[in-house]
Amino acid sequence: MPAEAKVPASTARPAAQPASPPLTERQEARRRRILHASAQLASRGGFDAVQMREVAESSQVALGTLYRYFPSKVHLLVATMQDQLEHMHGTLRKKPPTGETAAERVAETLMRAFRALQREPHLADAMVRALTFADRSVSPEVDQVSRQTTAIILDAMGLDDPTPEQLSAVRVIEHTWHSALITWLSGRASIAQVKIDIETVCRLIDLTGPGERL
Amino acid sequence: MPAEAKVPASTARPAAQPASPPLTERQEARRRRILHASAQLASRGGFDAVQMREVAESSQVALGTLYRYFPSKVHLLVATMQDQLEHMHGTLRKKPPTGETAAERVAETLMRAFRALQREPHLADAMVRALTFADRSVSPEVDQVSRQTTAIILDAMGLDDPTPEQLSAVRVIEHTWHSALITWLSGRASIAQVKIDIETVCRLIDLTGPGERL
DNA sequence: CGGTAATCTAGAACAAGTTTCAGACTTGAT
DNA sequence: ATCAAGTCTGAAACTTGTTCTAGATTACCG
Repeated sequence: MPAEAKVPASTARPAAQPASPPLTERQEARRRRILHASAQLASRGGFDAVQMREVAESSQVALGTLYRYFPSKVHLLVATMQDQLEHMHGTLRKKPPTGETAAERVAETLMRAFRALQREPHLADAMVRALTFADRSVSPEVDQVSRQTTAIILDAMGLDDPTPEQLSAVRVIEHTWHSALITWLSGRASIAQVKIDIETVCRLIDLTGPGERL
Repeated sequence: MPAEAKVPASTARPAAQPASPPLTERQEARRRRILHASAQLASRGGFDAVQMREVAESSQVALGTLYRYFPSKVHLLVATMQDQLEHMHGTLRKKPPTGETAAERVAETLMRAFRALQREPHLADAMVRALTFADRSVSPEVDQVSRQTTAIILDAMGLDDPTPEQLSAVRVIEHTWHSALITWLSGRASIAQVKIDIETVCRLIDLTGPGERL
C-alpha cells in the first residue's frame, strides 16, 4: 500500500478541497519549502527568475518531485499567489477599511493591497503574469484565487449576501484590478493612474447599492 | 550603404511610426506572409500552436529573419493583433452602433467584437494571451494596441475630445474587456457572463457623461 | 519486523523559444 | 557594371520548461 499519501494536484491548504489525501508532515514541509523558494526567486527577478531547476535546488527537492507537487511553472506561481493572498486577507481583516461608503472602503482596500505589491514588484509581476497567462489546465487554481479576491472585496463592502448586480460589479472591479496591475507592471501606467482607475471602477458599487438604483 | 532598409522593430504599417525606414516591397511582402502564417497557425491551436519554426517555414523565411522582423513570439502575436484590430476597426466603422446612449453603443460595439472573436477562439486566445503576457520590451506595441482599442471605444461613444473622467472610464472598460476575455478564454466565465460584465462596466460611461454627474 | 506500493532522487532526454554564425544575396551609390 | 554595406538563409547551439527512467527511500499494513 501507499507510503506517503499521493500528493494532491497542487492545491492550497486551508480552503476546503474536494478530495485530496492529507499530506505527510515531510510532504507539507516540502511544499512549504517549494513555495518559499518560489516567492524568494520571484522577488528577485519576477516571472523569468523563477526557474524550475532553481526552485528545485533552493527547496532541496528533485526536479521530478517539484513537478509532482506543481505540474507546471504557472501552477507553482498561482499557488504562490494563493499563499500570499491568504496572508494579505489576514492582514486586511485586522485593520478594516474606514471609508464611509462601500465604494470608498473597497478602493481603500485595493489601494492598500496595491501598496503591498509595490514593495515587491517583482513578486507581483511573477504572480500576476502567471495568473493571466494560465490556461484551462490551471482553471481550478485560478478560480480559487478569484474567489479569494472576491471575498476580500465583499469583506470591504461589508456584505454578506450580495445581489447579482453587486456580484457583477465586483467581477468588473476584479477585472480592472488585474488588468490595471498588468499595465502598471509592464510600465505602461503610473501608480497614480492605477489609483484613478481603481477609484473610477469602484463608483460602480454605488450604482448597484442597496437602493437598487437601476 | 544599406541594401534593403533596416527592418523596423516590428511595427505596424498604417499608423504613424516615429522613425523607421520604409520597407522594401519584398520586405513588406515578407512581413505580410509572416503575419498571415502567424494568424493561420494561431487560428488552429492558439498560443501554443504558433511555433516560431513553423511560422518561419510557413512564411518561407529563415528563422533568423523572422526574429529580425519580430524580436519575440510575443512581439509577433501582438503585431498580429494590431493587424486584426485594424481590420475590425474598419469593419466597425462601416456599421456604427445604433444604441441610444453612449453606454449602449459601446456595449454594442464590444459585443460585436466579442462575437467576431468567438468565431476564431484560438486566434483570440493567442492574441489576448500574448497581450497580457507581454513584458516591458513590448510596451510600445502593446500601447499601440491599447490606443487603437481606445479609439474604437471613443468612436462608439461619438466623442471627439473626451474629458479626463471619460478617459478613465474608457480605460476601465478596456481593463474589463481584456480581463473578461481572459476569463472566457480560459473557460472560467461563460459568454453570457462576459456580456453582463461588459454591460455592467459600460454603465460607468453614464456616470461621466456630458452632465458631469460627479 | 517484513513486505510492498508509492514517493523521492539524480540525471538524461526532449521540446520550443532564442541566439549565433558563415556564407549567399540585394540594394543603392558611384 | 562594380562595390560596400546591409539582409537573408540554413543550420547549429544554447536556454529553460517539461518528461522520463532506474534505483534508493519511505510509509504503512499485517
